[in-house]
Amino acid sequence: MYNHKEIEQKWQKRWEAEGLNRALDFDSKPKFYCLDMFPYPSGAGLHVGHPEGYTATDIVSRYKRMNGYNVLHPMGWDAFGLPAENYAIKTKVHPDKSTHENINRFREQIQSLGLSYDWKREVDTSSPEYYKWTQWFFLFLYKNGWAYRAKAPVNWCPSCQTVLANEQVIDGACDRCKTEVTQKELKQWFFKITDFAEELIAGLDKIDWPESTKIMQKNWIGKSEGAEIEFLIANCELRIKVFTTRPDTIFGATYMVVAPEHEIIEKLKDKIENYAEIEKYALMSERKTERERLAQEKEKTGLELKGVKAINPANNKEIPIFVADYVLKGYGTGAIMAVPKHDLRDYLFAQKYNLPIVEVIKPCEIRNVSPRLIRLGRKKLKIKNYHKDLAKRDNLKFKNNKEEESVYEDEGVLVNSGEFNGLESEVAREKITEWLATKGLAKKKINYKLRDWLISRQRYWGAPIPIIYCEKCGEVPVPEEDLPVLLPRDVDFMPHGESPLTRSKEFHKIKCPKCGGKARRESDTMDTFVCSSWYFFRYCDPKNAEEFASKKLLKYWMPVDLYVGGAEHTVMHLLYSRFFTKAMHRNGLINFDEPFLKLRHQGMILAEDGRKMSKSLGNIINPDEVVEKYGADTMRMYEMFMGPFEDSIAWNTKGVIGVRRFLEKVWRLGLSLRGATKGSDEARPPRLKRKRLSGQAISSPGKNLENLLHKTIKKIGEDIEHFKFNTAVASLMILVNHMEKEKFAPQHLFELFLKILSPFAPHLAEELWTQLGYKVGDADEGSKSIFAEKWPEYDSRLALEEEVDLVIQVNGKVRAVVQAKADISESEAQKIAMEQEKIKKWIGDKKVRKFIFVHFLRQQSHYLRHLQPGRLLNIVV
RNA sequence: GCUCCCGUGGCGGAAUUGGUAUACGCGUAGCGUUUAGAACGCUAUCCCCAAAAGGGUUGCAGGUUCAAAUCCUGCCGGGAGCACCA
Repeated sequence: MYNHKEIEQKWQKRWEAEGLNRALDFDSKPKFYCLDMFPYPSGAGLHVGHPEGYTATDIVSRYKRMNGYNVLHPMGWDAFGLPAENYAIKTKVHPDKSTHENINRFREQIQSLGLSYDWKREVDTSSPEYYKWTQWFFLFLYKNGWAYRAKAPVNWCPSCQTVLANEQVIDGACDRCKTEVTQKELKQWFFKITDFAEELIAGLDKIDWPESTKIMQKNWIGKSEGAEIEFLIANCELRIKVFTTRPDTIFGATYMVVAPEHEIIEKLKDKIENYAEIEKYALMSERKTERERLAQEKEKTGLELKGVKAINPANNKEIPIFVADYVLKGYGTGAIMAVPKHDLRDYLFAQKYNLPIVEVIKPCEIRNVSPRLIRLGRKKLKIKNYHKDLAKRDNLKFKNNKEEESVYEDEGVLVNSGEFNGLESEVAREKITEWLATKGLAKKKINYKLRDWLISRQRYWGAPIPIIYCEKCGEVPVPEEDLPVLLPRDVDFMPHGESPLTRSKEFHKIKCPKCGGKARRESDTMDTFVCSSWYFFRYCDPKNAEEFASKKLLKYWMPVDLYVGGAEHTVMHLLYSRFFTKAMHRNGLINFDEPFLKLRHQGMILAEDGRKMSKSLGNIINPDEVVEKYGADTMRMYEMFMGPFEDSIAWNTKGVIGVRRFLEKVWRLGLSLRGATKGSDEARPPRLKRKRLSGQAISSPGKNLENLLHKTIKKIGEDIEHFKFNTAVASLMILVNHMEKEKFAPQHLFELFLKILSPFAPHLAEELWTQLGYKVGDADEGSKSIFAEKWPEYDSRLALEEEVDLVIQVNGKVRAVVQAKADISESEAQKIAMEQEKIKKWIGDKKVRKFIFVHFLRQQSHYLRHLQPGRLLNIVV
């Protein structure tokens, strides 16, 4: 038994005292910036999920240091946020106090895991030294026209009493408290992220991120290409603009729909005969919550604007105009042309209100071609099987089975479209847009779903927005030299629909910095995501009082080489951080435009019952208890061993014990070596038994171990680079099992083993390293840590086996496995194969048609082959 | 509805540039060690058919190939994100 508590605490203190983990500014070694998503220091303390990502980056950091990199590996606190404030409302403890208590607890817990952070670079977003620069970033965006105040319908959480960003509304409810979100018209601050939509899409191509994350960001930005087309209103000067991705269907537009909030309604007030009714409808839909709207998705409601007609610019026919809440104010122009034959929603609406349905697209007919070509064609032209599609839809949604009355949403060939008949959709889109453009009624247009980022929050525990409203000058930015705008301490932070800051007189009532006149401060604070959109810059130069970070240090350290964190931040934090970086780059502040070159997500760790850990279920695993009972090295290694890094996996205490057993084994082996390094030849180990084969004896055990060690060195390096920590741990276990079986390991081999173990179980590796006397120099002048050692290089010749399994198949079925020299040639292999009794039996008197010979050695990365390289010969008869 | 991901022993998983399916760990059983237990060590362990030789097996059904967990098509099941986006 090894005393993990004693060993781990000893080394944690030593490493910190010796400054082993410091990142050195401007060091000549190549830099490596290895970053974790910094945690929100919640009152619940560290979750077992946190150390998974932290251990992974720690392994990479230690590995990179041993490979000669100058590593920046920092940690800090995303300290502003609602929970601290809500806690304060309940208990009257000031958020500043509770937050700092939480930070201290988090720091202690994180340090108990032996993670190699450079604690001299710690940041805390709630400290004035930090949020001074958050405010500076606000002013930076403001001065470039990328921060503006506007009245807009916004998401309002009645429970948190604050507005929310689009990204913080999940299923129509508040991301934090799950209360149903309502819509409110308010004047709020926005960041102009939409200005960067195109760059935010394009940049994804050049970064090493999980494909699914990239796709999600792309979907969120939601680019669609189409045209903006103007519809004239009959007997009137006014026009209605619509956005469509399908200008090719315009001849089938038999009516129009505008959103209930559309300004045209107000403008046409005098002409609309049923205005009162329309107004009532608009009011009703405004009151609906998101959820009510969603519930009614299938049931379309609407009203005709009586007394006015629009003119379809393609065929000059008069068509009715409706108001309906299935058209959204916020997307496109807030108005659509409805083509019921080729859009399901329009179709459902048209059926309900008996509107004409005109077919203008016919599916392409494909005859006399193989099914495979149709498949290919479908992919290319997006043509689905028309009839099958109809059958499906009809069964599900329509009573009416008549084909010509259902919907066809795909592309095809134009009909009923005047001079454009016969053209394919793709071509017709261009031609029709051009044609309408010559009449001044259309232009090409790209639309995005992405909205500008609403950052105002009517809450206390955040960075104040540095703006002053003067009675004379209006909106005045706080001069940079007056930053930070300090968060006043003595306020009542109970929410009341306005920021608690309005209750602080000294904060609120001030003089205008421009004219000295009467003025008041903006009383809202910023969304905490603003604070976390730039923290990775601060780590480069965390103490700088003149700048958020010096240009030189940014140039040295940025961009982040590896970023690890949960997948829940896919849209919000990662998109916002990219936006900040792109804004700074466009302004010339920095020389790169993507902040995170490589990104990996950790999976969720579930409770032992397979459910999410939660207080109410009482199934939470406390990391402190695991560290106390089994040790930090066990905890670290277990979390790496659980399964693939990005997968969600249930905790299993038995599995933890398994890892602990492994470390005990290493400890015993290490100690047994301490006194037994001399004359180890006498302790001749028993021969290794081949598990699966009865093949001949393999070369001497010592040699065998050396082979395996070099293969393992190679594999550990590759696995760390590829984030395959679970198989890395497995191969360490295999190696140790072999060492134990042979009952000895030459000291020089054990030394190499300790080095490749050290990133995973740093305390144990360091302790054995010193105990076995590898340390250089006096204890007084500081022992030489294993982490100052160079990562071992593997000998590629030793990593190869001399003898391998030759697998012999007959017609693809394994019939024999024999030992053979690794460099066996095809003809030799054939000869050996044909001599095998088993093979002879299987071939019988059938004629051999051909041999297929496969060299596994060409494909070394394959795990199984890596440990048991071989050859395969397939005999086809 | 749209977009994407995933289905391998009793369990977590390994193997996915097509080439010995089930590495490693857990669990289980037997044996050894021990006063006892714990711990440790050894052996066995995918399932089914078969006396054996063999045959079968990676959600299901097909296809391509000398060879498929891996590639293709369809279906079934599970998960994630977006969601009336024109």
